[in-house]
Amino acid sequence: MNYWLMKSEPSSYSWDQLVKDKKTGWNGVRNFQASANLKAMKTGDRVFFYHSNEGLAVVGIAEVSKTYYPDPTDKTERFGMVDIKPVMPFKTPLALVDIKKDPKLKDMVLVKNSRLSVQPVTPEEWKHICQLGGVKG
DNA sequence: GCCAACGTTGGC
DNA sequence: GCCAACGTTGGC
Repeated sequence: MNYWLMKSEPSSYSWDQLVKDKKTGWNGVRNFQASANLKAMKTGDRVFFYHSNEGLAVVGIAEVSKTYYPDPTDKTERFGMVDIKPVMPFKTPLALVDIKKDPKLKDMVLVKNSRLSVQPVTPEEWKHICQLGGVKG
C-alpha cells in the first residue's frame, strides 16, 4: 500500500464536501508530475487530504476507490484522474506550520515542493502524521 | 492581495 | 533543444 497527499483549496472543494459526497473524482490536475503520481495509485491506497490557501492543514484521510482514467475535462487528453472516498477526519488538523517545525516532517514534499498538488508520503511520515492528527492510520 | 517559485509553452 | 516569457500555485 502506498501513501499520498492531495491538496485542495477549501473554497473550491473541501473535506466536508467530500464527506457529504461520499466520493469524488479528482479531476483538474494539469501537471505531469502530479499526474504521474495519480497514475501510480492503486485501489485502497491512503491519501492525506490537505487544505491549501485557507486552513493550511492536513484535515483527514481518504482512500483511492478507482484508479487512473482519462479526465474528461482535459481537452488535450493528456491528463487523467482517480476517484477517492473519505475514510476518517483528523481529531486535530495538522497545520503546515507544525509540519515545518517537526524534524521528522521537514523534508516532506509538502515543505520542499509546495506547489506539487499530488505527492507521495513515506510510511514513516504517514505514521507520524497520523499520530499528530490523533488517528490510527 | 502580493509575489516568489516553478512548470509549461513556443519562438528561434 | 534551449531559454525567455508567461501563467499558475500557494504561502504569507
